[in-house]
Amino acid sequence: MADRKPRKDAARNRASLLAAAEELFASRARPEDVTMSDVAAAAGVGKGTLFRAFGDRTGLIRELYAARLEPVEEAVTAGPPPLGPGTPPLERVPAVLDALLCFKIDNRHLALALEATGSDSPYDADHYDRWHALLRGALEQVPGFDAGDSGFTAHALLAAVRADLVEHLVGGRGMDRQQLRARLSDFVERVLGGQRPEA
Amino acid sequence: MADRKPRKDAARNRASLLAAAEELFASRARPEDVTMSDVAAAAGVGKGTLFRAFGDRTGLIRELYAARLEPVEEAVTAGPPPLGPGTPPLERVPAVLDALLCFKIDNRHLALALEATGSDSPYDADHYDRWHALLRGALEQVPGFDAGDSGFTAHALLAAVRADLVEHLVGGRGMDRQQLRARLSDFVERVLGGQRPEA
DNA sequence: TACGATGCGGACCGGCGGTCCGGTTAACGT
DNA sequence: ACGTTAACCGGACCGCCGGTCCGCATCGTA
Repeated sequence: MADRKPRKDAARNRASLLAAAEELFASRARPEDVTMSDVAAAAGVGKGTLFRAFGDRTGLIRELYAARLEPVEEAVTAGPPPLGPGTPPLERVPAVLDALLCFKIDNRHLALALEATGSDSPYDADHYDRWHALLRGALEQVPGFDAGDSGFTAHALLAAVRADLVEHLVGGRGMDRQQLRARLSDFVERVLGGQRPEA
Repeated sequence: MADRKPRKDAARNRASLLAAAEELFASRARPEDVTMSDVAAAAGVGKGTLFRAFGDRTGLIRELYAARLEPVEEAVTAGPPPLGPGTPPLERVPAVLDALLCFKIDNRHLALALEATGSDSPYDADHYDRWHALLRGALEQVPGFDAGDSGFTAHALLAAVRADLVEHLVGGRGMDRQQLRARLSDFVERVLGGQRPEA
């Protein structure tokens, strides 16, 4: 059921391609002006190798994105509080959203590239479903949320950390990481409890 | 300073093109498989005419979108309550978001097409700035919101009515218009005041 | 070392958005 | 009515991009 033995040069090329793609997406301003030929050339291999390794453009970007996201998913599904399971919902929801925000800030190149493929809406990605299910589950345990509410609320909260919004705030205007985290934190608090931060 | 006289056939062709594009975007499943040649052919004109009239693909879609959006903007900037100016913020913010949601539901084809151009993030559109400024202004008059909060909150609220989310809920799963409106309304209420709908 | 399987690479393809220019036609003065 | 002119039309054409293909090189193995 598992793929047999990948050849050594194949593995090497795969790694080169991932590294080259990573760097190109990080350096070029807009994801769509990183072409597949660019990636292949930067990695020092032919286009055929690129497409054999990743199937298509979306496959390549998904691979990069998944690799970066994995530590965060790990921390949430099996880590210590305040991210891991066993954390009280009122504490976990803000923590998860903060972690997601930081991830999006640091990896907006990839997140934007992923959305820019056009071949799939962000809502078709399987990791989206996981985040949504997690938040929904946590919200359902919060007093004042019924089952219907929590589903939409989870979507709305996730929408607040979408990559292009983050890019607009951090990249476009000069908002820095800490400011944005604070604003998101306040927002989440308001949604969760309604108690004012001040006054 | 203004364009002089458009020729009669030019105006006719322009109208045909808008109508053809409208219908194609509405009928085809995904926006990116409506090609410019398709639009020209459906309107019974050549591609040259299409591009002369609208500049490029983005220009065409923007025109369609703006035409549909105009009544809503009109109602908000110069209409009666609860949308128009002079409405108390606590009433106007939910009303505006509801109007925007309905617009997105009815025109998701166009909104999705606009985002799918890739040439510009939704946050670069000038109408986005108008909605943001409006909401921000209203929020600043609500007790418990300081100037910093209201800017981010406005972004977050607008993110909750983004076209692809709406499409995912209404198109993908079978959520109907009234359910979605109710959920958004609850969410906005929670953000604004924190008073629970029940209990 | 010799041999099969596996992977490599870049010429190639189809289709897209966008351009160009010779032919056509509307607008207007007479 | 008609000629002149400037604007407009249309579709062949271009450059580019994602993706394919297949003869050839390379790896792993006996």
